[in-house]
Amino acid sequence: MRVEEDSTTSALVDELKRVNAENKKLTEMLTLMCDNYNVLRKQLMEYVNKSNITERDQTSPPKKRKSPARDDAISSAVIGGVSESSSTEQDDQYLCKKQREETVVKEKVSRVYYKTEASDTTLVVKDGYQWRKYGQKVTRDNPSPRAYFKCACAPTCSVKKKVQRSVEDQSVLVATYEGEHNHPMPSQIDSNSSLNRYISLGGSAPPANRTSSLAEPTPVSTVDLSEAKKTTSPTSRIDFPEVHKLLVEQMASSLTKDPNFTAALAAAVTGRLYQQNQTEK
DNA sequence: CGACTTTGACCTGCGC
DNA sequence: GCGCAGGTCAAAGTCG
Repeated sequence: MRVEEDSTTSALVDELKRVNAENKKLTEMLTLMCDNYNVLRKQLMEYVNKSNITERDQTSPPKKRKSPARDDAISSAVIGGVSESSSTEQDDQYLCKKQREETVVKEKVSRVYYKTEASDTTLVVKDGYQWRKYGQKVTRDNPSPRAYFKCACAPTCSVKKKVQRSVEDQSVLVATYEGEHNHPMPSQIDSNSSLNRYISLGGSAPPANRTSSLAEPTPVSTVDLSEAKKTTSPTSRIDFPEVHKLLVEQMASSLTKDPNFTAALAAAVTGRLYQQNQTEK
């Protein structure tokens, strides 16, 4: 009886060890997938930036910090359905010499367009993050007020957002993001659906003239590469291991939520177990 | 009562 | 140096 119990225990221990090894293997595979994913995103970001630089070269440089000519280029991007995202490499030409000398760390700037009801006067954009409004101004080039937001998700996060209605289409909200979030998106923790929804790349964007019947604003021609830069940078992976860990967890959760994946995994595990049992006998 | 929003004042950069 | 315009601050107001 005791011998039987001992053999069962040792078998269980062996099984546990094997499962641990399997788990380790799967984790490694997942890490590899993450790396491949990051490489692909980086390539995409480089491609988008390249196309934006060639686009910018055709426009005359503005004399002021913000010029209408620059906004026109953005507006045409909405109509054309082309995503707009710019790094400070382009923005540097708008900064003064003094600023350029001081600004060693380049800030990331991206623009996101949201389709809303024209009657909706609020400048609130539900993009998954929590924002604290700290100011509102009426600018010269646009009669509608511009709202200024700071990221309220984390006290250390210095990301800022400007939201203003488009001059051409009052139903389109233009959100300008400055900087990078040093924390995960709050809604991403619960579900990755918001990620798919707000970080949509180009073609899948809904038509610009669509009359939204939704309560929430609909993103139009959306690209937010702040996440991409965060995950692609090798230094950021060192600086923010928890972010990388979270990304892995998110991917793992999305995979486990996939019934096909879990079924395939279960089949593989049981297959391996069956194989091992057969070889042991 | 705390968190959030509003809004006038203030700061800063740029052009003239 | 001055004025303009964009951006930020912070006290007061509002809301749950």
